[in-house]
Amino acid sequence: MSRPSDSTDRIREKKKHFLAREERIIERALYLLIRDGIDKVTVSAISREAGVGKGTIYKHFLTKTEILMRIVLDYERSITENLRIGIEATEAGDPGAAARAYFQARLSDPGLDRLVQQLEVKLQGSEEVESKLSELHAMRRSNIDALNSMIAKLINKGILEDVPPHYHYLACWALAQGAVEAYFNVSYGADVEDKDEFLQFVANIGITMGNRGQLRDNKLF
Amino acid sequence: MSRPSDSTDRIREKKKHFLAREERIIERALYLLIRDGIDKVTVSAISREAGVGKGTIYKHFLTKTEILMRIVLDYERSITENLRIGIEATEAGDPGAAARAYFQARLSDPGLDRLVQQLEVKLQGSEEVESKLSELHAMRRSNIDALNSMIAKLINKGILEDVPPHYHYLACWALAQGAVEAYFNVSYGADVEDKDEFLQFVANIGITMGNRGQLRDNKLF
Amino acid sequence: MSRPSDSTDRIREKKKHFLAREERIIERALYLLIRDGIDKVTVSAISREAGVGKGTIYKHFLTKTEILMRIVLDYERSITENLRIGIEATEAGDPGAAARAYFQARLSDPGLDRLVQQLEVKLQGSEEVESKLSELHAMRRSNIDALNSMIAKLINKGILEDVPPHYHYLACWALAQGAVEAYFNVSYGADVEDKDEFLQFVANIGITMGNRGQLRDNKLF
Amino acid sequence: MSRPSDSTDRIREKKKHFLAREERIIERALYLLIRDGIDKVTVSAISREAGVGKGTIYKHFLTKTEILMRIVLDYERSITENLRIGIEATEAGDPGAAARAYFQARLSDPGLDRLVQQLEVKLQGSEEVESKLSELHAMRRSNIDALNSMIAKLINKGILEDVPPHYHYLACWALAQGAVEAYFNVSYGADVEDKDEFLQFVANIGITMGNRGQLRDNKLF
DNA sequence: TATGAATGAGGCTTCATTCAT
DNA sequence: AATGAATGAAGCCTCATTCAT
Repeated sequence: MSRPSDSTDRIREKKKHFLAREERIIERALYLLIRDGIDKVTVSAISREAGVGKGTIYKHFLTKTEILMRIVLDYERSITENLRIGIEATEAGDPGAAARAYFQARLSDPGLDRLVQQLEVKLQGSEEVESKLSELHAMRRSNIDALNSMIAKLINKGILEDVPPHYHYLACWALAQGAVEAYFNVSYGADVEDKDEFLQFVANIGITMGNRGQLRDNKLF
Repeated sequence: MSRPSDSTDRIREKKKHFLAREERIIERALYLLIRDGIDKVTVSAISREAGVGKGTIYKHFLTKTEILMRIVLDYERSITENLRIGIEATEAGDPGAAARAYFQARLSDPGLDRLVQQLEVKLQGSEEVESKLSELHAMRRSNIDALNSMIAKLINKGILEDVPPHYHYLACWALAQGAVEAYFNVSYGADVEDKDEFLQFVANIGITMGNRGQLRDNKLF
Repeated sequence: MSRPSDSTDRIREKKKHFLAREERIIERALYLLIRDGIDKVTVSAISREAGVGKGTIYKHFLTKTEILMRIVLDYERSITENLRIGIEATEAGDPGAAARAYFQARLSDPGLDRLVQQLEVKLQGSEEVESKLSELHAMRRSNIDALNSMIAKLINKGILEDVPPHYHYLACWALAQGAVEAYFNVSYGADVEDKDEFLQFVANIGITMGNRGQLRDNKLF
Repeated sequence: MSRPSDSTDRIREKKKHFLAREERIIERALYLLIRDGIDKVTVSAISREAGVGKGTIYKHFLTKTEILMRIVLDYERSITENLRIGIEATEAGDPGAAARAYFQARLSDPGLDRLVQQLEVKLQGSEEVESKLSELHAMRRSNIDALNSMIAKLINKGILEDVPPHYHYLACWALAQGAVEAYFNVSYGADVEDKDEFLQFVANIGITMGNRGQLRDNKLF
């Protein structure tokens, strides 16, 4: 007979395998979504690409929407984590750190960022992932609180313009959002040869906009 | 016997009625698209909302995609016209006019602007409206040419920073794009009470970003 | 005031014009049906090709099916007339005349003949033209009676094989039917360079099959 | 642990079941097509008749047209196989064997034969089954080659009339084609009581037409 | 009287989801 | 536990026919 730890190990092993497969599904879904566009990717295609059966997908996710939601959440978590570190650095005395971290995080993989933008639009109001959407919004509210507090201090120090604090981070968000789309826009993006240089330019604007002039020429990447 | 102009009048009358109906279809489609989201709007729903039969829709548009394309083109034309006037004013000596006109045009109906953003993503690469897409891109290239020329002059005059000219208009485009999304984003937009004031803030950033400091405090609206 | 004959003339004139237009509709429909195939021809297309409004078509024909039925009937009448003359000639002493006349009539415009074959299949069992179908069948029964009587005599004279009389004309019908299809069949027709010579060959078989050898080498065309 | 052959067996089992279902769909489609006519049969009706969901149909066939094409190809293969055997018998010294086999094959199920005739007309030029149509034509070209060679020998031996070889098989094809239609023609077929006897009569004509008199009275069925 | 814009039933097809093996 | 065949709701589009002008 086997020691009790044997079956425990077995279970742990299985769980690991299960999670690894879930990651793989997400990762292949991501690949297809970025490559083919949201509307073109079917559950069948994902299962084929991930090398698992279609039924298996539904062992991991209740609906297709959940897969998409998961991608959005994963991404938001990553952004949040980067932002958190940036905010800490700002609190520790480097005023531009938060903005820098934020743009860095969002512009380093523009394709993914854009996909998530689109997914979020699609998922808005989807009742079947209501709770996940709440989670997303909660995460953001938490970011917002930290940002508001941080920005208030910077305004107090006279570093940032004295407008409602959320104007500052919303403007950053908007600029990042738009930069990513510009990056991929067929009409406008065509003649941008060094796209990454453009993103750098935008990031610089983002980092310095709203402040009173002292913070120019931060290198982002 | 009837005057020759009689039948001509009749035909003209009919044409007018036909075009009016086409406008109505577009207008009701627009309403639904903004209200329910692109994916939720069916041709049936549009016909119901417009108070016409499903078949009638297809007398006016070859496919559903053409309806969407039409919305995008109409909007782009309107933006282009506003921009053109702004560029003329800039050439006539008011440096911020073009940017102001552009932001004014795009931010005055953020719901529509956002819809068109989404539609453009959806239509990208759609073969059935290839020619219409070309038309769109041609319109933009023409805008781009005018902008490049205008911006080059402003750089020469030392008003704008000396970076590749397209950086300037791309940054504007990106900021407008992002501002509109921020406006509607459930997480971030929630606590913006005076949303229009926020758009004004963003527009000001847009108008002044990239220039060397002289042009602050342009009122947009 | 006008003489009474005036309005009568007017009416007669109108009737003539009406009938002429009806002929035109049929003729253009025929053109399209042969050119594009039965399934591809819409009422719209016919009205366009005939240069009349769609509504006008429905002044002449109750349904689209009636147009098709009319084509079938017109054609059958023409065949019947030719056959009648042929039968008379046979009765007058030229044994092969009827068969010759029949093949001549059917093979002289194979495209039309084939179209009518297909139309008849399509119309079979169509309730909306039941009475017209009855008319068609009555016409044929009349032909059949004449043929049976004629063939019986030829059998009596020892010219035709002594099988049930209808075997003879059915075989002719079948051969004509099949020859027309062979004429157009993509696979088999391809390497028939002189198609009309082939039809002549078939006609000769038709004229002589079932008889006891005396009637070879009738020229058909 | 299971033997390796276990899963292999399972897969084989499934494949068999899948193919059996495909056969069933074809068979029920055939039933409806013959019963109701090509134009009246919808994919919905087929799925209902076959006792499967509409979606299942599309697991087996890419489009409705492919179902029809499949029926045509299956039939053509069967005819070809019969003809091949007949040709071999002819080469082995029985001159009428090929014609006999051909008529036998085509006239033994006239309803099916007629359906396939009609289907072929409908499918002609259909781009979505272009490759399948090529296959069909290739099959026929191969038959034609064999027939030409066979007929040339029979002409050399003085058994068949010395006309271009394809006249012989085209005439056979035409006669079979027409006989089948005669069989079903409402007007002409009505008073044929023993239809099969009629087919026998036609077959005899087919087998002997074009030859020089030696081969009468071949029993077909 | 002639017209053609309007209609909507009905056809084909897709794909998220289920469930028997 | 994993699979993928089966399902059918729902979407897009066509075209014969009607009817107001």
